[in-house]
Amino acid sequence: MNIYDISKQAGVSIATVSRVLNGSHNVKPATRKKVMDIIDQYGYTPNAFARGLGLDTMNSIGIICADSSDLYLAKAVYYIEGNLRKNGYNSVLMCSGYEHDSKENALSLLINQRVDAVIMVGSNYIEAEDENNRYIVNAATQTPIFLLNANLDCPNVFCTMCDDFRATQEAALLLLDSGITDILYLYNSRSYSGMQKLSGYRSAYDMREIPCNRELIQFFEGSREDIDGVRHFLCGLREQGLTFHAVLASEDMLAAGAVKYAKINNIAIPDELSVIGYNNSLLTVCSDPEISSVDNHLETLCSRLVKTCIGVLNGEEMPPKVIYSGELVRKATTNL
Amino acid sequence: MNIYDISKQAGVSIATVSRVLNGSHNVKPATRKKVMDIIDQYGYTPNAFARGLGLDTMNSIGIICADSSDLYLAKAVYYIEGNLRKNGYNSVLMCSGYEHDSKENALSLLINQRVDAVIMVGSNYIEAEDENNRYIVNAATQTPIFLLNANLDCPNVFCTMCDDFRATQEAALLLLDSGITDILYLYNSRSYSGMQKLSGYRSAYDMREIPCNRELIQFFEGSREDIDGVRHFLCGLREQGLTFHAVLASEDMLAAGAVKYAKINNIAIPDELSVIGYNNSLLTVCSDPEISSVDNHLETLCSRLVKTCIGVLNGEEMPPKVIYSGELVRKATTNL
DNA sequence: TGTATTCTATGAAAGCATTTATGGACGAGA
DNA sequence: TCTCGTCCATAAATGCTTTCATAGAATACA
Repeated sequence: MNIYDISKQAGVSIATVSRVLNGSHNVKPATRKKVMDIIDQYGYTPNAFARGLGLDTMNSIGIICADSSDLYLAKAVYYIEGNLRKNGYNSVLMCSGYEHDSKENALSLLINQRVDAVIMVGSNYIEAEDENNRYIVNAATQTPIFLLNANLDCPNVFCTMCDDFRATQEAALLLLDSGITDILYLYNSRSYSGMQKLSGYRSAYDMREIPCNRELIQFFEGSREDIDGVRHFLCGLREQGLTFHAVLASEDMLAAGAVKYAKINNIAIPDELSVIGYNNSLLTVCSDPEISSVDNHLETLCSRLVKTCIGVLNGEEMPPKVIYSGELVRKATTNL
Repeated sequence: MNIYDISKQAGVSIATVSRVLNGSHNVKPATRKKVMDIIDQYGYTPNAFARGLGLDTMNSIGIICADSSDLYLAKAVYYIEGNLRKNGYNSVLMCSGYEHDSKENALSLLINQRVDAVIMVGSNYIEAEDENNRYIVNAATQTPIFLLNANLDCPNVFCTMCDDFRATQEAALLLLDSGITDILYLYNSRSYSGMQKLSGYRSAYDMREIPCNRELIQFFEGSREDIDGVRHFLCGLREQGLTFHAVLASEDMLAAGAVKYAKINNIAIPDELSVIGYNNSLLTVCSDPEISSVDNHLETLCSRLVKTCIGVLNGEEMPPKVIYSGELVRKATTNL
């Protein structure tokens, strides 16, 4: 059953059927009804591929997510997909992993699929000049690209992010001002926002003119699910003689590890050790005590990102960067 | 740049270009090289929509996920997407919520998009006769449908699931045999697997010929992220005088709530209260003590589901039901 | 060696199901 | 009668796959 069959049944041309289908105004109500009746009767729906060919779009948008099983990124995908669908777009998801190669691969697959835009989530872009980001700069010449929590200065690339620098800085300042000067900074990603957070931490020390021990900045290599690994890691640091009275983590999962570390070593939280996580996820509530964590308003970020995306696709002028602020949600692992 | 341009440049017909592109054997090596060179030179890629129109497929598969921000379902989506992509298929994701209406809606959107198949995750189908499932039975006449952890007896619908009945039964038997006869069964979903788990719990009591107090079966209405809500809920039950020395939960998040409940009431785990969760997710490790939980091998389930899907699409005969078994992973909330 | 037969490589053309540009018919108002 | 606007049909364009037909090469056989 195609548009010809319908046109024949209705005694009109296929152009008229198309006009009815697409809500054109230049069609007499009586004709419209006649055609609609036939369409309903036969349960006809236009062929999406033919439509795509004619219009050069199938209203679908690619989402490249480094790891959609990650709590934070999964939520991002969830919000983005919902907003896109509300605007009539389909989401083609690819979970790429964190490596540049596989992202490049996913990107070219999506562009060959002729998606209208690509949204990237869980990125690690720092500068356009970075050779690693070349592929995205190139891709953007064909298809607009939207980054969540990343920053890339490049035409046709739009970034929506949280000011992780400031949020982390504020958290660190609160700790410093409460008298804790040995804050362990624990991170597990060298993504753009990862580096922003680290800078925020450092700048807090600078602002208060307190020297910051380099040993207090620690990168955790393990898996993003290995809470016990984090605990071991911290135990190791302690055995090496490193002392710290707070842990500021770039992710809740690291903070959860810190809480377990404290328990196993009988360190009182928050009196002997303060812990601050990031993302304010379910893990902060699951832990005991519940973890203070920076909330960066993911839902707002995603909804704004999609708004930008839709705007661009509609030919509107859109700001290349949108920055929101995050804030510390105080729970039981801090005395702030 | 289309196939005509390429054929002109290479001095062959478009049929030959198409044959080269699709790896047909009937083309002379020299011709193939000539064409490939031109293709490389101009960086030509075939138009996916036209290809879709010709082949009546764009190699994409719809995934309807009730809630991709749920820890378990997000992982399912992750595994499924990865396996699909390995087989050359794209994934079109829709997060539908748990209501039948919105699932029906998502399904019809995907079918209009002309996906080759639909995979549904986080379902709640019990019987084909159930009026609520009518839409899926109908949809299956057009497009094969694959369900994860659900059961629907219907042509063109294929189910891959864990034997949640047996896994829960075994967990309950272990508790009963260790002398705990007042096991609180806590669940938050009336999905197929939710009901299977409940039956498993009941059957364990039957097998040991121990009467099962109806009050011990409790449904938690709240959000899937509201661990504190679960804690309150359990506190309420306790205040009403209900006693129980174990909690068997249909999801880790409920078990995490149980752990928090025990702590706040100074109930020793596992000596005074055993807790068993389901899914063996990150939450079991984040909690303190770590929660014993049933692992239902999600990765295996997903990879098998995709294998079935690909088989069906290749016209192979595939079993309509595949059932795996789950098993209890013992951690610190049980003495088993 | 010549004829018949098969195989290989290729081109021409017919789909596939839409949208859209162009223009014609018709009626109304000036 | 001329002009304009409304409604609709015709035909072209979109870019690919695939079937069918065929020229020429290779093989078989007498």
